[in-house]
Amino acid sequence: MYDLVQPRNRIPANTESVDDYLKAILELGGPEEARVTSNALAQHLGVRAASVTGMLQKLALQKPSYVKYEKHHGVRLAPAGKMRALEILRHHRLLERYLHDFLDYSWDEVHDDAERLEHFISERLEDRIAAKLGYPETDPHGHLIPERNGALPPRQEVLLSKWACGVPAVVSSVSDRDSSALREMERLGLRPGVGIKVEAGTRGATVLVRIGSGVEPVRLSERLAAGISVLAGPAPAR
Amino acid sequence: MYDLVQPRNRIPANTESVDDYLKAILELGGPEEARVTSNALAQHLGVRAASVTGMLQKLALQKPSYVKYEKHHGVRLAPAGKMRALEILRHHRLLERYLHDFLDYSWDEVHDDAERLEHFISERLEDRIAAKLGYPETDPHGHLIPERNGALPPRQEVLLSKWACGVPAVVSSVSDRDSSALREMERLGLRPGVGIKVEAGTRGATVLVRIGSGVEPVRLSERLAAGISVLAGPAPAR
DNA sequence: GATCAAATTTAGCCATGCCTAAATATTATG
DNA sequence: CATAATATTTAGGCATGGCTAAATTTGATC
Ligand SMILES: [Mn+2]
Ligand SMILES: [Mn+2]
Ligand SMILES: [Mn+2]
Ligand SMILES: [Mn+2]
Repeated sequence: MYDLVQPRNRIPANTESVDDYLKAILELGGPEEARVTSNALAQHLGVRAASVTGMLQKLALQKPSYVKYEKHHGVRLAPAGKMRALEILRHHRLLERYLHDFLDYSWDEVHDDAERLEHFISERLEDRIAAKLGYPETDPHGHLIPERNGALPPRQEVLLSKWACGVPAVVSSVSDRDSSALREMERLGLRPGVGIKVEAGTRGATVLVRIGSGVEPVRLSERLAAGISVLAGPAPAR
Repeated sequence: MYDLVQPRNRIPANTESVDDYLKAILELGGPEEARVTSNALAQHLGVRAASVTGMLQKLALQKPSYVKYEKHHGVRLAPAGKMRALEILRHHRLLERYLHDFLDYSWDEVHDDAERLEHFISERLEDRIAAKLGYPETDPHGHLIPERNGALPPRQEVLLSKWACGVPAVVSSVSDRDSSALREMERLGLRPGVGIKVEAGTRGATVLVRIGSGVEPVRLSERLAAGISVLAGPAPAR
């Protein structure tokens, strides 16, 4: 009985679960790559904390370790894990842009399909998609697409809720996780690149903003505002 | 503790494995939907026969039974299983056509990527792809694409090795599983739609054929010939 | 119809990843 | 600093889908 080929276990490649954990650690750790707690991961992944612990222990073992894990103190990505997470993130954002630009998906439809397919596209498909798109820099929500080598230029984005009144800003990106929020933003003309100014008039966590060349300021619900990030920018055109 | 959402088990949908078994039964059963043996499945799927038995027993139980399974006598698809198998086959062939026509894949490159993605595309993506392609009838290898409702027109294809000498035929489809064979066929101008005539001169299982308007007959290896199916057709143009 | 080889199934394991319940560690508070 | 609340880990299971080795069944042959 010779060394049987096992098409299924063919390469000790990553499972969908492993990829999802790595990507979640990348996202939750933020640009500072802070430690991420088991609870945060559990919530983000829709899984119980006990399951997270189990997975983190496995990821920490691996031949080239994927994460640095200290019991009771959260995880960070190790270099190999960060590489892989960025690769998946690149898949996700390229797919979103492709579905949007070439297959008539609206920006609130792209996320779910990209979320699944990101785990299964080959290097070849990744490259062909990137080529067709002309090597784009951002996805339909304004998120930067990591380069093939994992490079991801940092950006000084700030949540809209943290932006000062009266200072002109430009929408840099919006969260892609809530499609009804995306449809609402679409309706309001709130998309990446649009100028925006926060007006005085905070009520709770809602924000009063003037969008683009809009005459009337609009009050954004907390949910909506929470999904918007901005950069310093010119005042809305008059 | 309320009814927790489990994003992973979200729908008791099919696993990749289940889909692969159903598709394999469809393919191995042929147009007559003959019973398929455990061994044949094991070989086709790259899995041990014991594993096949286990899976068949599970598929036979299922709420809407996927297969009719008689111990020691092979399986056939039950209606629900046939539906699902055709759905996956549709995905596969649409993907092959799309990768070929829109993403610059050569016909020997499409199979592997389609084989993986077929399990993960949404109804929405399936529809958008079909629309972009203009609702095509065949994939790049000449295989018919099942319709959305599972309809798959029968076709009187015959293996080239079974075709009579001298009777003009047209290549209807070629196997997509062996990419080096596909490159060879490409080189010879052997593609669906091309006229072909078998010449006298059988040697072993090789076949001597005149392709299209070719002057010199070509001898096809057994491996190559085994992947070609033909229909009755006009003589090659002179 | 007995016998034997090949095909198939059963039995018993293993790895993944998830879950609940029960420890245990950390952190915040008085 | 002791204690309580919170976070995290451990322990013990379950389902899926593989595998090997050991039955068992089938079907062909004499
Ligand atoms: Mn995912
Ligand atoms: Mn996005
Ligand atoms: Mn497959
Ligand atoms: Mn094909």
